[in-house]
Amino acid sequence: MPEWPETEGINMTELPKTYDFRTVESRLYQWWQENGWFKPEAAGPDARPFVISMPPPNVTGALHTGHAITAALEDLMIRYHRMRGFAALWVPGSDHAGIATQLVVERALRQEGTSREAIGREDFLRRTWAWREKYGGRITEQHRRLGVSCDWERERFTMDEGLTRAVREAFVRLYEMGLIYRGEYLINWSPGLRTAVSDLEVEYSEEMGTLYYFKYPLAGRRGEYIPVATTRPETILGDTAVAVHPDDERYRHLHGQTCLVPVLNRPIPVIQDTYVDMDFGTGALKITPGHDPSDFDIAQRHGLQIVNILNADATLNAHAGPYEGLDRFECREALWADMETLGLTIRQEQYRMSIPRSQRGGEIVEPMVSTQWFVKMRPLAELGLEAVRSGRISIVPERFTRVYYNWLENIRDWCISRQLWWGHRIPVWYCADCNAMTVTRHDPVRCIHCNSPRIWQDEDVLDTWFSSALWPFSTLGWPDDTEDLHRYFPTDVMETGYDILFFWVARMIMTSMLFQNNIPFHTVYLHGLIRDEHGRKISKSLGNAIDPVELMDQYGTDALRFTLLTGGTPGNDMNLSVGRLENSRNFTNKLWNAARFLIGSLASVPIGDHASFGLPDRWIQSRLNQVTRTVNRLFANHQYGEAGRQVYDLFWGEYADWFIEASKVALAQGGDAARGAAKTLVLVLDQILRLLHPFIPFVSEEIWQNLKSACAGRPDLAPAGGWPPALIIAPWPEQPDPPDPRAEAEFGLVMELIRAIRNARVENQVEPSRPITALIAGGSQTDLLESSRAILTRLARLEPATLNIEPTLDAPDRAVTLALGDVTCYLPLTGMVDLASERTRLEKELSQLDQQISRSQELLAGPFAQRAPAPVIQREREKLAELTTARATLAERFARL
RNA sequence: GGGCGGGUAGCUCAGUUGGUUAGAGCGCCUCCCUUACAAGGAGGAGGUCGCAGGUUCGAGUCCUGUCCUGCCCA
Repeated sequence: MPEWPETEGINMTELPKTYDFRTVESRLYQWWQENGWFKPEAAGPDARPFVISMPPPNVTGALHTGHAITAALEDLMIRYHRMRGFAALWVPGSDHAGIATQLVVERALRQEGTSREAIGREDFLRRTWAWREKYGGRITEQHRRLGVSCDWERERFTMDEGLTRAVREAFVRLYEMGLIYRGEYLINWSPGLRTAVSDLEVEYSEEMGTLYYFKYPLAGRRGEYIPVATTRPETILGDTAVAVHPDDERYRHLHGQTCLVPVLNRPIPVIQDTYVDMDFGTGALKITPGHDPSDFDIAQRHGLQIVNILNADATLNAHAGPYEGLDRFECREALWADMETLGLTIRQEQYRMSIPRSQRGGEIVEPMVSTQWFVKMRPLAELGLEAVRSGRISIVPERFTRVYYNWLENIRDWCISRQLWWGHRIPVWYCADCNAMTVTRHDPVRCIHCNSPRIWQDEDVLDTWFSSALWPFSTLGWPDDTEDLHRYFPTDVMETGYDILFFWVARMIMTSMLFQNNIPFHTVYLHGLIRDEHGRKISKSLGNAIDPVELMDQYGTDALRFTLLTGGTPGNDMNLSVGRLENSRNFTNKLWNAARFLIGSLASVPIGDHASFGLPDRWIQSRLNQVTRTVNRLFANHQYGEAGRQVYDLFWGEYADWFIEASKVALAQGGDAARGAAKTLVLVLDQILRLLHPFIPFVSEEIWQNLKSACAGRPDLAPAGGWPPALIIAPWPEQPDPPDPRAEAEFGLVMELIRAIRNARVENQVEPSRPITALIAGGSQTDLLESSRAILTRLARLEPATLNIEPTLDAPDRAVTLALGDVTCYLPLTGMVDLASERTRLEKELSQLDQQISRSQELLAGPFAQRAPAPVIQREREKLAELTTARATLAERFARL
């Protein structure tokens, strides 16, 4: 049996007063891992698998709160299933992050005064791999601190040999199926990065711009022109037509005419197309197919020429004539100035428009015609839709299902080629002799069409998401037919942020349906974004970054996890507040101290075969059972936050506040009663720790191990089935006994009475340490209260000698009166009760009771009594009876004062 | 333009089959270093659950409309 690694120098019986996560976390993490508990094999060969593929973080990245919530949720699911006996497999890994990584290495090169172009592709790749070896592990190290119980021996990287083969296989198959094609289309071009990016990588922002009105001169008609408006005058240089609406009376006479591109004087036709909005601008539209998506479509319809006026860095190319070499924005000004001179300008107006900006860096992206590789998405989208529509995959929260459908139903082809060096190079070779393409799984030396050796490989690499789209099966060994693939695929849950539903989740589903003919996972669980305390999006420019590593340093991993896991609701953004972190830290400390109390108390309870259980024991056991049932129901519905809050309340509000305090009575009593209390203390804490382990793995394991050690050699205190080696693999509380309503009602009354007495003490300013006399007319509850005498005495600080509990008794003259149903408690606070203030208090109490009574009476007199379900009516009647009894008691009392 | 969230205590948030006096943490007030815990304990103040209708015996919860706010898609 693996021995739990206790910190040196700390004696178990003298646990420190506060929980110190610093001495615990890395020690336990290492211990768990060394024992192989992160591996699915720990569950044995017959165990049902439960599998999650971890969303691979970028190798260049640093841990942020998004990783933290992802890790916390997935680890929770994994630990929960592991405890339930599943072969829990969580596959970790990282993503090569094409652009991000390339930029990092390029920056380094720049600092050395060189560049990737200068050192060449091969050297550049060598450098990048070296960088990855050296720094790529940083994020996984940070990840470990979160307590992620993933199988590190199955860790993968998107550019591993195996995953690279997966990418190659996927590309070739798609190509062979006709789902990948190369062509010249309009794509989004990032001038800063000098590569194409996909539609998803462009964000549109509403900004103030200028709408420029100008004259499109008509060829051969001096002075005649068509007024046109544009937001990007420089694109005039790439115009290949002017379009008007066929129904537009203003321009009907111009059909078939020719215009001249300003400055360039290139002739272009006037065409008609119903796409033109007659009410926008001047009603005439300049057509720039090389740099506008809808113009590109129009050009296709009309067979127009397509001109690209930009270089890769967004300077103007030779098509721009005199403007060649200028930057796009310089050109805009220069051209406009020249047009002004030529008398071609009309006016400018401020205009609110949508600017396409790069998701990375925010530079303005240029729509540009370019030869790229694309994936034909329609057939894949059908597969993706079917997987969810059929119910084989469900998305949690459910509302994201519609978002998913909507995207797939309107999908456009995916531009997958990137003009980068770092990534999976496109497996296509071109032949210098026959011009044909060779697309193969293995690098060819000759053209497969003409056998020519004069071939060269496509320069571009694939979009990083192309490889992550294969993640759930490529990490398990595909395209090889591996044992892991058989045993662990399909996986179970894909847990990630809703912001990458399209980028990643949808694409994984499509590729899996295509290549595996199977779903990649049956459940998609989407979490929200973490924001700062006041709901602002976390951004570098705002300076409100939250570093999870810092938070873990300060409050401990468990505190961070508990806060993230219980601080919000599924699918909704969460504002992370320091107050909650502190509270979570305090919670771990509270657990720690409860354990300290237990461990300290057990020693004085002699070992024995017999134990007797009192009302508090039955009560807390019932509460535990009740909460366990609720937690299981909530887990089944992915309501993890609410589940955590329930256990928090059970532990703090019931176990610590009431049960521990009540158990002190039984412990002091000794004998069977003490043994019963000790047993309940241990068993309930054991169960609570099990329920909490997926949320706060470190502190729960540490406490549990301490508890276990304290119970060593005490079979009388062991849980059913004995103590497992570790909490991480301890059985989950699946089937709790039914709750005990009677115990809950009875102890409920005791608690209510104690609260009332405490309240009266404070109101009458009794010193906290001073015991007082109480006279209790217990009515039907007399036996119950009599048997709880010691607890009442202790928790309400009553004087044991003078505590009198009788079915009925005469009210003393000067005393505070408390009425709870047919239980009346008198507190003759000698010399302390001010009659006048007691009258006032009773008056207030009576009027409140009157209000409640009349409301209840009205309710029961009305249609409620006919229509409401019987148990609800019954409850209302009982309540009214209690209120009435209490009122009578207090009224009588008031009359006699 | 279409769609989806959120609007509950001063602040951050819970409240999932509608059940009748709406909860927590932080903050605030009073008291307490009582032998697990001051990162704690006891007690308290504080909310017409955005607004207006409707359904219902009963609405924070369901329906309709509306305002504010955030996000996604086009």
